[in-house]
Amino acid sequence: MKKKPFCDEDGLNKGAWTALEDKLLVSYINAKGEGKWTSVPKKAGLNRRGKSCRLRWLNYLRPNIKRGNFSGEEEELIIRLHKLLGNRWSLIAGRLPGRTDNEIKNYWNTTLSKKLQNQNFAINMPSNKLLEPKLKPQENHTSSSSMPALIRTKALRCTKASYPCFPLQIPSSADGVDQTRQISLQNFGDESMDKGKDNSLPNFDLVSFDDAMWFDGMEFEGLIRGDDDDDDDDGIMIEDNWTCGSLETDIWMNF
DNA sequence: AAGGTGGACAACCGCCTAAAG
DNA sequence: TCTTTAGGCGGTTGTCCACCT
Repeated sequence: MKKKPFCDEDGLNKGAWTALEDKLLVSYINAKGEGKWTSVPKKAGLNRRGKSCRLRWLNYLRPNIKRGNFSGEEEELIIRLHKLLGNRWSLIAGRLPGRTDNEIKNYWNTTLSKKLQNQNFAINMPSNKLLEPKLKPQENHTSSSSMPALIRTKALRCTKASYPCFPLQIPSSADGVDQTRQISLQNFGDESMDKGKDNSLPNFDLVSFDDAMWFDGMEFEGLIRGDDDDDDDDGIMIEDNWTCGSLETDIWMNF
């Protein structure tokens, strides 16, 4: 499955890495640390390009890389994140500890995209029961004419969230009765928002509330407020480390 | 058993951006 | 302010392997 090693026109090694090359690179980085990739090959005694060293380290040699099959939860998370972020693999990988963008990209291109092409895939997802809303948000939108995607997250105990300029509606009752609460939007002027001033980023509206919240029977106390510090400009993002693993509450949101 | 085909994935390529000079 | 360089990212390619005919 590996490319055979060979040399390019500059006499540098290309293709599959050998065990010796791996050992040299790991030894060097363990001793000197990451960075300065262009000088790494020379200093580490490798006949490779710096970019190649960087890729090898990031994708395969660095510690805590998780190998092997993707779990059902990981698969579902990738699908959700891809729906939000598109092909922004590095962002997606940032939310799957131990997984690399390259690995996720490959998995998506070879497996998940095909699964999703199957129109019944969603029905057959292991967590399908969770995808079926207990409480559906209101159908009407007051925002853009293009119908935004309905996003569900089961992450709770989040303290920050960011989302595009769409009305955000969150169920306000604990028992799933058909109620939604329109959260007032407000603009924040923090420094991360300043990035939007160059017009290359979509205009973000941000939400905040600080009263105790009930989501689907689970009491939530805290603050949800806007933050776009990681360019997640396609939808709401709930950071992993803001979630409480024991909570399995669903939040439905209309974008 | 041999050849063909497609899946899986490691690695490379080219573009973009930010930092440095 | 302009140019160069390094690093990061997504897209694509090349190769191996398993399965099918």
